[in-house]
Amino acid sequence: MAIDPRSHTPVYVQLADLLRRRIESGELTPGSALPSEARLTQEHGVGREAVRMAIALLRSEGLVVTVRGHGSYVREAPPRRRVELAPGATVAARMPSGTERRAMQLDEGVPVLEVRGPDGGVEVLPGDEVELTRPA
Amino acid sequence: MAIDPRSHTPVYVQLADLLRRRIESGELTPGSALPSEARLTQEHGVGREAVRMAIALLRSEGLVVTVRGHGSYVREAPPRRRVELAPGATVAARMPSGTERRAMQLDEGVPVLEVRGPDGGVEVLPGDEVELTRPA
DNA sequence: GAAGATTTGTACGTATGTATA
DNA sequence: ATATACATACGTACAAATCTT
Repeated sequence: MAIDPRSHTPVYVQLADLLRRRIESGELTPGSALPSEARLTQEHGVGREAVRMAIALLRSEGLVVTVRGHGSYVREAPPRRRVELAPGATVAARMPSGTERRAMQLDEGVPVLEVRGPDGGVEVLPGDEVELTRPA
Repeated sequence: MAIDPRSHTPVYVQLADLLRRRIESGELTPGSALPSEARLTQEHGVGREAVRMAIALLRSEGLVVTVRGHGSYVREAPPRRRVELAPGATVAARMPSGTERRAMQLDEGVPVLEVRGPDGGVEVLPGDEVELTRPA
């Protein structure tokens, strides 16, 4: 399926859909490199901005990470460690601020879990490394 | 504080920092409009792309929503309803796919909570409307 | 270390499309 | 219909990071 510039769906969304399918089908496995911007530009006959917006879209979904000067890669999700939610605690999900993201070394498109303990203390956990549990 | 094009921090990050401060200081309250792209371009002496990247950054943090043809606004976070996490359940946070985002009418920069019940059933909840609790 | 090639990042300009008021 | 505002998409140029030679 080629990209149709006259479609009502934007070129960059079409390209992102193409790449997402290649990721989810397993053709592009976690850790493997996406084609460079130049290749995607040539092979699909679109401008660089469309290519970059497509990759940015996948990054914001947490599917891809990009390393400057190197390339974009299918994101390897770390294993999740189980964390028990204390009795009386509450948890909310939100996106980290830029400083939080850098401090916690979170990839783009990765939320945080904000846990409020019954004592009022707040703990911010990386959303891709943690799975909260309530024991049976 | 004006924007310095020769700084090592990108122009669009500087502009995003300026706007974020105006939001977090309360000068720009939830629901109020940000200046238009044209105004920000003129008033800060930067290109339109820098303005758009700054706003996109704030959107990805869930601080701002943009309505096409209308403008960008400080995001009004909905009140969170408390949802009890069932015994034996686990919960993870992640970003929604594009289709999920549209189906659940989530703003950009809003994650989802994926709850796995002890029976294996999976439930996906809007991350900005829900607060999971474990009763004391 | 130095040099060069590759790749992504930033930034600007321009043009056109589309949604809203 | 007009005006405003954001969205898409092309182009160009240079900066900065990474890797290889």
